[in-house]
Amino acid sequence: MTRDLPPALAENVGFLLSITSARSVAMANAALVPLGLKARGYTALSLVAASDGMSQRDIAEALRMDPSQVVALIDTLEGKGLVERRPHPGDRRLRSVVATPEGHRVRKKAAKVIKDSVSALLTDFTEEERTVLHGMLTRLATGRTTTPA
Amino acid sequence: MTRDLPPALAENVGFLLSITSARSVAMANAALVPLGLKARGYTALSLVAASDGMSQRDIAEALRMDPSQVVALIDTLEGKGLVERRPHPGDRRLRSVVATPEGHRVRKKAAKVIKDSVSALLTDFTEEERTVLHGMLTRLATGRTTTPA
DNA sequence: TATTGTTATACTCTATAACTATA
DNA sequence: TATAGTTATAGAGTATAACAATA
Repeated sequence: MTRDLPPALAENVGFLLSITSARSVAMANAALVPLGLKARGYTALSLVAASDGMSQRDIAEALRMDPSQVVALIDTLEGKGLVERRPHPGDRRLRSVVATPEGHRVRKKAAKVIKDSVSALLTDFTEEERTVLHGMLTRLATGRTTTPA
Repeated sequence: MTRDLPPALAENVGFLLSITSARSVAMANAALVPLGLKARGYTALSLVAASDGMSQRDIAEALRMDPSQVVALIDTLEGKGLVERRPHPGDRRLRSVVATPEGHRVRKKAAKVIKDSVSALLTDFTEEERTVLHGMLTRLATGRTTTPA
């Protein structure tokens, strides 16, 4: 998958970011097909699995999504038996979303699949280059000037 | 615009790419509002303006879009008087898309606006860091192992 | 036969407003 | 009155199939 860039686009950082992101999502989605997940679902699952219960509002903020989109996303994961909505003790407005045991198992398998997918995207990037890229993307994603200590 | 990343997402390169790209597009779109353009339209305009006429198929391939999407995109630019569809001499199946004088003027203004927008995205990246990032994104966007000489 | 441009269609993603139940 | 979840809806973006004109 190598394609030339027209000179008029080669300097366009925004365009490069867009198609790189699209490529990354497409590769991740393809890799996750056997597990019945897509990139967004994997991200949400890994987020929830690392917590001891998250409100959908917190999920929305972490994933940079509108709360209304989170409903369908969690519906899908819940339909696959990967997460559960539980009543929140103390505030009955909240739903505490937690990963099921099956959700933890699938997340672990998916993490390996995604690791390989990223490896394929970063083919022939050295370890140092990967670290540099990761640091830069972290700064860009958070809008933070410097990586916090 | 600084927001923390949950630890579960901080290592997710694909997620970082996605939200960085979304941020970049949002910033570019906002900056282009006064010119009546969006990021995609600017990219297409700059591509066409750098050529002496492109078929819509060539535009689709350069922009990584489906040819059917290019129709609406060029319709929009043509409606604003920024590009023209001309018959292609020699092959009557082709439409040669070229930038109008007004298209060239708008493209020039837009390029400045986009330059500032990218500058805002890359706030406090050094010149060297910008060069490194650009080189990495070029490799990732084209799927090419090394930057061609 | 194959290709360009085009239309139609559908599916995903995203964004907004409004409703309900709780607080 | 304010907030969490939800629903409905509409707008982008993307992908596929099919058709007319032309090669």
